Amino acid sequence: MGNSKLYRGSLHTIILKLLEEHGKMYGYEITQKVKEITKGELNITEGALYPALHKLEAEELLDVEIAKVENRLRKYYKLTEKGSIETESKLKELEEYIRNMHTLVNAKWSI
Amino acid sequence: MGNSKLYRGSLHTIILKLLEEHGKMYGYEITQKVKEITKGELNITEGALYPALHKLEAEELLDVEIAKVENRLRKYYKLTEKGSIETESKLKELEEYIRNMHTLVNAKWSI
DNA sequence: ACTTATGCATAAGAAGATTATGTATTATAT
DNA sequence: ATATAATACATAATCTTCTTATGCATAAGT
Repeated sequence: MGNSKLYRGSLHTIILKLLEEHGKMYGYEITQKVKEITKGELNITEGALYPALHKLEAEELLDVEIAKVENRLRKYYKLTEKGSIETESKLKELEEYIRNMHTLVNAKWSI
Repeated sequence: MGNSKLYRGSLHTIILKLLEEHGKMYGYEITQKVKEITKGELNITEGALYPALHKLEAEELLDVEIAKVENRLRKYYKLTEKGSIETESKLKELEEYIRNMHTLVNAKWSI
């Protein structure tokens, strides 16, 4: 992923949340959406993304549906019910992480 | 470190910032301080901490000073000038990471 | 024609953690 | 008195997650 090591560990959270918001997405679309939202600051590499999607699918957090669009293969992913629950859990974890880090570094800024 | 995988990648930032604030600290003290600040939510393991301190020292971001207190060994670490600069850089990275994640997950909460 | 964009995938290696283990002294609880 | 917890360091084996490199294939732009 990105440049900063801080992103390590947050890819699953990002994927789950994007799928929660957009219903269904395919891998390449996720990379583009992330690039767009972060204005190019975070680029998810394929070597990180695809294994992550496969893992989430294996954990039954995602369902996959194959489609052929303009003679090109797409694998659309969407949250399972289990995946929706996990998403909420991951978001709470993220919030706690951010609050803790904010306190730890005694940050002056807020979001 | 802690329970959440999100902390992966943030240990160096935590160490550097704590040293910036407290002048000098020894390893065990860092683990206790982090536990205290996060009310037990983040526990830095020794297997993560000591290699991290050694690495930061090898990168000349930290200076070390050995002391014997009550017949027990302590290794006090403090920031070098290079370490102070790196600390500011790491804090900016953290801020950017948090802003990006906040946007990505379309979070309703703020800090 | 060549490069970029779209779209998937995997394998080798690095990095940063966990878990387990080791040493040693001091304080506390039973 | 004696076992356990706390203090204080360290490292080795293993795991996870990422980067980097590579591979295949089609479509679009230059």
